[in-house]
Amino acid sequence: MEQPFALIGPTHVTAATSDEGAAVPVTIRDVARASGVHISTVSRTFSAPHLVNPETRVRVLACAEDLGYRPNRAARALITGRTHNIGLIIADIANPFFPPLIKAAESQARHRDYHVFVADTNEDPTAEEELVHALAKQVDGVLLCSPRMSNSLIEQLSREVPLVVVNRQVTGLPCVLMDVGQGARAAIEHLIGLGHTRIALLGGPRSSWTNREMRRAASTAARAGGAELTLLGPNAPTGTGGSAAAEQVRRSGVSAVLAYNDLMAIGLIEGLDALGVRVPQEVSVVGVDDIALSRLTRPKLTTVATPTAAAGRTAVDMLLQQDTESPRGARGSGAGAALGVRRTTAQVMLQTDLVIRDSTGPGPHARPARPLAAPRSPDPHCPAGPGIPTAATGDAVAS
Amino acid sequence: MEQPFALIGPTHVTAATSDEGAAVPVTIRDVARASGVHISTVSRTFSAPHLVNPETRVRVLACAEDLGYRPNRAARALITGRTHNIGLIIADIANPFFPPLIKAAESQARHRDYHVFVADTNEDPTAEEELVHALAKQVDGVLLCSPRMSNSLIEQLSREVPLVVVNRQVTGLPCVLMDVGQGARAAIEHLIGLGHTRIALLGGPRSSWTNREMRRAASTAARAGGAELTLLGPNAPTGTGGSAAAEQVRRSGVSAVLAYNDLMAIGLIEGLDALGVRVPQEVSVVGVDDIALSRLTRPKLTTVATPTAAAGRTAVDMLLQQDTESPRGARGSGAGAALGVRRTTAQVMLQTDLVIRDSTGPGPHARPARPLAAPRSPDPHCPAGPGIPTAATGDAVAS
DNA sequence: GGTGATCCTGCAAAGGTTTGCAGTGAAGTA
DNA sequence: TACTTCACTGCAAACCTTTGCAGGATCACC
Repeated sequence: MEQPFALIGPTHVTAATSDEGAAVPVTIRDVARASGVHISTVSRTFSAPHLVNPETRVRVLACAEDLGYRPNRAARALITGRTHNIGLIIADIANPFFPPLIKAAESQARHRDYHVFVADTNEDPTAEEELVHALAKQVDGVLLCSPRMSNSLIEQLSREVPLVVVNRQVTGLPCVLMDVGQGARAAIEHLIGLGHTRIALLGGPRSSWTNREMRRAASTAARAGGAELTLLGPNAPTGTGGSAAAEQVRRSGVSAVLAYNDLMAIGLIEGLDALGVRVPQEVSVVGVDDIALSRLTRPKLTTVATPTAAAGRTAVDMLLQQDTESPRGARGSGAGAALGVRRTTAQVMLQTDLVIRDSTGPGPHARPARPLAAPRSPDPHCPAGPGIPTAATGDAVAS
Repeated sequence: MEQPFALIGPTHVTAATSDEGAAVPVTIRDVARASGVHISTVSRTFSAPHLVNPETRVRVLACAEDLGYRPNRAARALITGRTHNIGLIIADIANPFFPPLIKAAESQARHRDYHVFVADTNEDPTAEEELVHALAKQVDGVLLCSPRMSNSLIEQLSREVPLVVVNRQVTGLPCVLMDVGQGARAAIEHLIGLGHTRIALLGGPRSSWTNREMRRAASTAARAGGAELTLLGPNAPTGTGGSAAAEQVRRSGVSAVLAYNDLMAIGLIEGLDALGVRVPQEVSVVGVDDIALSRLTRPKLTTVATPTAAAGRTAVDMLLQQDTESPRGARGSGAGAALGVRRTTAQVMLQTDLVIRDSTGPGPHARPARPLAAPRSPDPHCPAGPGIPTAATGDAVAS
């Protein structure tokens, strides 16, 4: 990767050397000495307070506080088998879809006293696998967010470390899904309602579960509404991917486009603009995700909002719940844990929500008076009013 | 935090229980048994290969590969004192300024075989402190990104765990700074060159180093160019913060605004638009950061590009270099390390770069013919042309 | 006073790895 | 042959915690 910025040699403003009081690692032993008890008592003060005399407890706690003692989680992990860490494997941190998810997951995890490793795979399935291996021993579980590797590999890896999968359905594993199928359907119906009869689906990465779901739902909805659906792609799920597809979209002769995600949608609008095609006057565009920027662009983007933060929270909850059920590799590692830990797996589908803004408008066959589908609902995310989200119907999908 | 999405009860599509081959933690001992050597030999095979007979080595490696052995980093950390983890403490992951930094830092760290904890503080200084403490024992060092806590507290914490600070200058500590002062100057000069004489600086968080630097540099540049600078703020560094300030900006009667960051700039443009004020025709707006979206909005944002990715990489490098110099808390923890580890600290200033796009235009006092300052340079980030960044001059600032 | 129960605390092993030290055998040197 | 050197390997302690077990003290009760 080349350096994108003029960087006239990092300027060393200062390069000093300084003494410093070297980190004094204070252990359970120091606390024990200070408070005149055995280390096991100190240990119990933290991990099983009810087993120690209240007086002793306060004394120990005081000493600990005093010395600034913090239990060494690595040492603890070594014996308990639980690290109190989780891993978050992300296809692309720079994709604005993920940060809210990461933020929510991290927050939820920390609430439960877990720390979070974050790793970026650059959309590379090989990196995903390698990362699961690398993290396995260091975490109690891993969140796989929009993985690009095969289902069978995921299943296999789940034998090494508990996994929760986001944005992908893997039978036998806990999954958090967003109902993009329903969202795509709502979007297509919205477009048909506006009078569009030739619609394109601007596809994303081939190995994406979301991509497949969208295609399926959009096809069905288009057929049901008597519209013609053109499939374009696969494309990179980025702004560049979207703008690169502009020419293709224009040539296809459609009057409306449902893009794989907001980034592509915004890029597409940009690209169309460069070609002199106006949105929404000549072409309507719908995105997916409702990233923060989609309400800052002009025109503001009509999009299928996905509950990213909720997904992050839910996934962490599922991971941690499953984690509390079956402690892994604990004391009697040789014997008891040998075979057949029974684990319950749930799959959760979260609702999506079509948010109608300014990037969609009447199509060439619009009937002047009453729009057919989804009445234009106010943007629920704008401070203007409380706003009632377009009620998403349909609550479950077939497995 | 309330649930922002209609979520008609997470639908459990599946809730099955399944047997599974419990994770079999394979240790150095298993490898030793399999390959008929002592565990210490296996250990050396991984941590000091040159000390073991090539034949033995291949045999051990084969067995390890076979059994799927991975060294347990926690156990290793316990004895070596190095975890091979680093911590990344971020003010707000959802702020699009940070993801590229995180991505770059993580990538750089992983290249060097380090894993990365990411934690979000929600712009809360207390959370920052608590996180440093919590992570201290689990990492070899921490990157503090745009910290909101006091310098003295940072210095104090740095005695607990090696710290590298991004976007803040702390004497005696390694820092990675972006020359926003220079950027602000360039922005102001650009605006003055366009004929603006009444300019506002839309400030960000009070405790932000960047904020102070910008104010200082902008003031100086405005004075030098004979323009009047109005200081507005502090504001939340978000889109909402920006749009909320629109009214204030209009009342202030300025014809140009330099915002604390792109998010605020975009929000401001949005807010001004709502008030019927057109950008750049009536008011010019400049942002800072050059987040990915600033070239997708309309008008495309003129902004001071900050080398976020480079900052992430550099910071990790500095942390890891310092880390290799002084192993902490190793074997003889009682004796040798007792006092006065000498550590060299460098502070690096990275260049920023004014990118002129469409949100700035001629001011009320524009001289028709030749613009005074910075000739309009093509956007270096658009695929259109190779583009030469506005050469940023000035290579160092006073400490 | 004896018995048992209850509460608290100490002992020591265990978890997976690294590493200083010592031991082995072979090769090199005198 | 005797001695040194060298390359390799094994032994065991150490890192910091947790936790089953057992011992000691206190108390209630018969």
